[in-house]
This record gives sequence, C-alpha cells and structure tokens, in this order.
Amino acid sequence: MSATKPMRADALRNREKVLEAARAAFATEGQDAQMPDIAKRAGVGVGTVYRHFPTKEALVEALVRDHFSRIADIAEAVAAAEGEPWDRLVMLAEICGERCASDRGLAAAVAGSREMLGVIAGQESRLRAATTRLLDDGRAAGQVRADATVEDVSMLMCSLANIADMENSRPDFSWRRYLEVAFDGMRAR
Amino acid sequence: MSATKPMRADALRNREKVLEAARAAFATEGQDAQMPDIAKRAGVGVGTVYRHFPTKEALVEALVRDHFSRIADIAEAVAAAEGEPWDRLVMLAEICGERCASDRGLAAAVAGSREMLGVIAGQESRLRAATTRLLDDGRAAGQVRADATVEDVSMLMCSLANIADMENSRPDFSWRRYLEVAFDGMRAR
DNA sequence: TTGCAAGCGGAACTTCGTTTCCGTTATCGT
DNA sequence: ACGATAACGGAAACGAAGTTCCGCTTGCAA
Repeated sequence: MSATKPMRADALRNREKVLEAARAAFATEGQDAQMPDIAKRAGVGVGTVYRHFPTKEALVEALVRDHFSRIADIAEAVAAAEGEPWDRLVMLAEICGERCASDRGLAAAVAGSREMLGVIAGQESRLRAATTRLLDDGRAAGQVRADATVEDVSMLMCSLANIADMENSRPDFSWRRYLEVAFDGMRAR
Repeated sequence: MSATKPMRADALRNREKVLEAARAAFATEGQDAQMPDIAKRAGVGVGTVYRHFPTKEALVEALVRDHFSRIADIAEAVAAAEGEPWDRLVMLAEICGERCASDRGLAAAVAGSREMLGVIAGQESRLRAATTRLLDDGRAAGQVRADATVEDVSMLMCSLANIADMENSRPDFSWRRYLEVAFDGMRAR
C-alpha cells in the first residue's frame, strides 16, 4: 500500500543523485548550501531537485531523518553490546562527535534542534530508549551519577555537536577534549 | 586625540536610541532582527540607523563588544572576590547563563563565536586573565581538576549559551541543569 | 515503432532584507 | 535671527536565495 507506484528509472536515478549531492553540499557548507549548487553537483537542473523535494526544507528533512535513523541504529547496537556501560556511553558520544565533525549539516541539525523537532521525533524514541538503557546499566554499575536523565545526555550531545561544528572556525576548540571534560560530569562520584 | 569632534546633540541622542532599540530587538528576535524594525522601534528612519552604523554587522558588533566588555568586568570582579574558588567559578557561569537566557542575540553571539572572533578578541584577553586566575585558585584549593584550561571554560560557556538559547524551543532543556552536570566535569575528583 | 505522460533543464520570477540616495529638516556658530 | 551644513526620513534600488513555469526530452507500454 505504501509502494508509491514504481518510479521511472531515470527519475529514481536522479533522486539518488540529488540526495547524494545534497549530502555532500550540506556536509561541507552546512545548512546554507544553496539549491542551485546542489543541482549543479548532482548534474541536474534546479527543476529536478524541486520535483523530488518540494522545498529546501523537505530536502534537509530527508537527510536529517536518514542521519538520525543511522544514529539510532548505532545507539541500539551500543546499548546492546558487551563491555562497561560507561565506556559504551562514551563510545556512542564519540561516534556522534565524529559524524558531526565530518558533516556540518548534521552538526547544525543536532546542535540547534530548533526546527527539526518534529523530524527527529520519529527516531528520537528509539534513541531515548537506547540511551535510557545505557544510563540504567551505568547507574546499576555505579558508573553514572544517580540523578542522570536522558535529557542530560541530549543536552550534552547537542553541545558536543555545537563544539564539533565550531572547530571549523575556532582551532582552540576540540570536541574530543569537550567530551572528556563535560561527560565527566555524568560520572558517579 | 580620539575625541572625534563633538557630535551634534540630536545625532548623539539618536545614536543612543538606535543602540537601545537594537539591544531590545536582538534580545527578543536574535541575530535575525531586521533593520527596518530596529529603526521603527527607535522612532527613526533606516537612513539614520545606517549613518551611525554602516552595516548591520557593525551594529551587531557594537552590541556584542559592549556585552563582552560587561562580562569581562563581571569576570574580573568575581575573580577578585572572596569565597571558595569553585563557587565563584560557578557564579560567573550562572551570571553568563542568566544573561544569555534573557538575550537571544547575546546567546547566539557566544554560542557561535564564528564571526565575532575579532570583535571578541579585544575583551577576551581580560576574560582569559580573569578565568585563568579563577582556575589557578581553584586548582590550588584542590577544587578544580588539575588539567583544566581556559579553553575548557570557553567551550563550556559556549555550550551553556547554546543550551540557554535552545530553551526557547526545547522546554526539556535547562541551562541551570546543564551547568550542574557539565561543570561537574571540571571538578577535581 | 509510435504516442504520450512523466520527467527534465534552467531562465525568469518572487520574496525579503539590506543599503543607497536625495529632498527636507534641525542644529549651531556668528 | 540667519545661513551653512550636519543629520534625518523613507521611498526606491539592489542583491541574494528560494521557487515556479513551460517548452523540450526521455522512458515505457501498446
């Protein structure tokens, strides 16, 4: 029922090219990559971009949704993995940090969830569940502070993304160092 | 020598009105407050705004410079004050948090120092000096982690501003809570 | 092979915010 | 009081980015 009538072959191909180009453009330029530029990168006309994604926002949304879905996958895997809970929590943060550092668009989306609230909501429940599990395990093992909440982790992740993004203009900032310091505040004393 | 020829009375008056209006506009709208709106608030024409501040950026810069100057004042006062070093460090952060929470423009400027690097540099040296002193005192008192640096504090402050700004769209975020958790990572163990 | 709907390209248009320009008005020294 | 001139107001020009439109092309079914 959801299999929206098979698309024409070239249309599908172009859709993919646009997504790929957009991914690259947003990764380097951040949220202010331009539609004509994305079209050029994809080797198509702007019209084509707009047929597949009615507005720029829709395009960004598609990419963010995809990113969050992958992150949620990772979070679930980490939550279910072996090893010390604390180390796994840090590992999850490291993976997010790396992703944000190499993709300004993602960094901006995470750092300023402002507009993307609705978009994220769908995947966020999975993320929350995985995070909750990690926190519970960590608390049980006496590694995570007793009053830690999922919101705390959200805030730290947003900040991490913000720092990662800023590293582009402030070489004295380092998301790895930030991770080391700020996440230490989540540890049990 | 720097006393640029006395300005005409009305010019000075208007300049002040513009600054005040801009302060208010940026505080509520953030960086994307609009020039015509600022002019209207000030009760002057756009032309007048542009005579005093050649571009929007120059206007923002003037405000940011002012804000940072005040913050540097506060930091110096806090660094020289009585009391436990840790408590004073937290107090400084609290003051910044409060200011950012009530002024979106400031929050954005601090959270994404990107463009404002040059602007801030002038006051930043005072800020750095005050912060260094607080950290040294804190370390000496065994309250601050041994490897803490001024950059760590900068990053935490930027993050704090970012969280404060986000509270407008994410009621589940709280800069006070963030301060509690993240700054704990700066404590000596 | 042929018909035609789906898809394409990209110039042109819209929107919206910044900045300029110039006729008018207010200030200030004489 | 008066004239020179600094400052003002705000309509209009400009510029940048997103979006629309339409004539042309291409894939697919008959």
